[in-house]
Order: sequence, then structure tokens, then C-alpha cells
Amino acid sequence: MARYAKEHKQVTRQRIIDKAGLRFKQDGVDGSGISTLMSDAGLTNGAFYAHFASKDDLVANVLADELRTQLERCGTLRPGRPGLEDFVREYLSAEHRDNAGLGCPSAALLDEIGRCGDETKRAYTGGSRAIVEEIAARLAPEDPGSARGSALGLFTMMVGTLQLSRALSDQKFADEVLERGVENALTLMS
Amino acid sequence: MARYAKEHKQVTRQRIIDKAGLRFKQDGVDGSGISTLMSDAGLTNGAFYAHFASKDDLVANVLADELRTQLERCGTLRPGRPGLEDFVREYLSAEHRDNAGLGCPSAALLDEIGRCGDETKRAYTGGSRAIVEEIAARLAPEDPGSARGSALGLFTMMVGTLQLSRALSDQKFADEVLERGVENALTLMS
DNA sequence: TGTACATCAGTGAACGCGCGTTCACTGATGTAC
DNA sequence: TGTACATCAGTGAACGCGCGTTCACTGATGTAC
Repeated sequence: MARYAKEHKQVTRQRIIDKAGLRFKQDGVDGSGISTLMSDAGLTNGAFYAHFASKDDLVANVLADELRTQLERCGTLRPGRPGLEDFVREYLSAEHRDNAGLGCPSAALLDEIGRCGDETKRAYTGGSRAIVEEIAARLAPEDPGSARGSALGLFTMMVGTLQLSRALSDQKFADEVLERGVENALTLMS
Repeated sequence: MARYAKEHKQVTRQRIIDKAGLRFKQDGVDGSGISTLMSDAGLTNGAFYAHFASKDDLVANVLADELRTQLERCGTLRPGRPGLEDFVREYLSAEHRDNAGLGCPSAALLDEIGRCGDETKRAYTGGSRAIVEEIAARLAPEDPGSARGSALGLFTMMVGTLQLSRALSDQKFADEVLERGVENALTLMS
């Protein structure tokens, strides 16, 4: 028996993952150093390698965790299409745009993930597949396969829309992008 | 009179911008150091600050240039919708996905741009607005304003689709994403 | 025509800094006897 | 009950390295006389 409760290290590890998710989504993976990540979690840099093999290893674990969390949030929505509509409106909101740290990992990091190693991409692949399948199941509960294409369209358009809105310096244009995004999403769903 | 032809410095500056565009799109902005960028252009690091005030200044200039180039490429397409369809198929192709350096700056860098300073966002805003307007004009030549929403939907979905396809470790899934993307794009255009 | 000087794009070493990673150590706790 | 020892999560200094940026300098050319 160590001097800590036996789940203590797991709890710490999860805290690092949670705080790193926030930080990555806010400042990017390349923009977040280990020392900063660890002090976000209330620790010092040296403890990092007792929990993860490398920064890449952390990134892969964070992505898996973030996508799992996002999928779980779907469970709290109204079932079927109405819940999906609520989700779309929340997703394409100014609140989501202006709080990347609390939001969707795909919108915050997707192009950076494309430049990551295979371990990271594998973690992302599994997580995103599950989300697309959840969307498809809500679009066509009786035959999710038939809605796979629309689900992908909805997902990619929402991600692209949020990213675009974040990249614009013109507030009015950025807001218009979100509004048109909601319209387009509802069209894709019908 | 200097010892070089009078347009020499401009030519060098443009070469730096071109090579930096390639490199940024391949490795990301944070992933590309000044020394690497300059040696790509056949120069040494010290010469950089005779051309640009800072790395941010370069990024803004590169984005403006990349988006201008992308818009000019539209001029080489068949006019109207048929040209737009060709563009969609080229954009959502495995070639484009696997050669980010030669491709669309939005797909390669959009989430990173969202984290950049105002100078950079302003450069991106102008360039992307022009592209969306070009798409709208092709969708509804007689009344581009009416197609603004669809144009935004098409653009954001294409960007998101290419990013997703690049982030997947599963080749078959990545290819499927592109195929479904083409279908969805053609639907959005109709 | 020949020489001294001005111009200036580009060189390459150096600045301080933060990066990802390693490692000898600390110190609080549980165990052995 | 008291003491010696084992455990191990976490500390904090240090590693070499590449970052963005600065600057004294080079050297090829054009100009002045």
C-alpha cells in the first residue's frame, strides 16, 4: 500500500487529461507546453512522465477522452431529431465559438490532428466514428446506414463553420456565418 | 542604385512568401521555424527581418497571398456551375488530401488561424470573403446574394471534409469521407 | 580610365527563452518485527 | 508501542535543442570625380 488512496494516481492522471483538453483546445497542441499543462493540473513538470510516455501519448489520450465526453453529452439530449436540432443550435452559437476551451475538440484541433502521428490519429478515428454514427442514428433510427452520408455532411459542415467563425476578424461576418450554418444544418437534416 | 536589379528584393520577398505558404500548409504555422522557412527560400535566417517585421507579419502576408492565388485559380475554371463542380471534385480528392502543401490554406490552417492575432485574421477575412462571394456568384449569377448561405455551407463543408479525411488513420474511412463529401456538396449546390 | 566611397541584400553568430525529456532526490505513508 | 525500512507520487534542477529576433559585418555593384 502506498501512502495515497489506491485510486489517487488515476484521479491525478484524469485531472491532467481534463486540464490538458481545455488548454489544447484553447491554445493548440503546439501552443501548450508540458510545464504549463502540469501547473494547470496543480503539479510540476517532472511528474508528467510518471503518467504519460510522451507528449504525443498525452495528446492521444486527451483526444479519446474529449470525444468520449462529447458523445456522452449526446446522451443528455432529447432523443432523436429534436435533440439533434438542439445540439446544432448549441454547437453553432457565439458561446461555443468564444469558448473554444470548453467546446468541440474537432473544431478546435482538426487540422492539427491531421499533422499528428498515427497513435493520435487512431484515437481520433475511433472517437469521431462513434460521433458520426450517433448523428446517423438520430437522423434515421430505423436505418442509420442510409443517413451516414448526411451525418458526415452535417458533422463536417458544423466543424468548418465554427472554425471559420473563429477565424474572422469581422464580428458581423462571423455571426452571419453561424446563422447561415444553422440554416444549412437544418436543411441537411431534412 | 543598388547592385541588384530594382525588382530583385520584391522577387525574393515573393519567393519567401511562396515557400512559406507551402511549409505552413504542410507543417503548420507553429511547426515551421524562421530558419527552415528561409533556407526553403535559399537564404539564411538573418535576412528575414529585412523583409518582414515579424513572423506574424509573414503569416498575414502568406494568407493573403494564398487566398488570392486560390481565387485566381477559379478564373481558370469553366464558368458557372460546371466549373464549380470540377472544383468540388478536385478539392475533395485524395490528391488534394495527400498534398496539403500544394492545397487549400483554409483546410490546412483554419483552426490555427482562429488562434492568431488580429492582423492575421484580417488578412484571412478579406481573402475568404472573396472566395465565398465567387462561389455564390457561380451558384446564382443573376442574384449572388440569394446563394450566400449555400456558398458558405459548401465552403465550410468542403474545408471540414478535407480536414476530417486528413485526420483519420483508417484509409477506407478517409476515402469514404471524401466520396460522401462530393455527394453532399452536389446536393448543397442544387 | 582609375580610384574612393556609398549602397544595401544577404550572412552568420549570438541573444534570452521555453521546449520535451531525464533524473537524483524528498517526504508522507504503510509494513515488519 | 516504537523503530527501521520499503514504497512511490511528486519535486525541481538540469540536459540539449530550436525558437523568434538582433546586429556587426560582408561583398558585389553603382556613383563621383
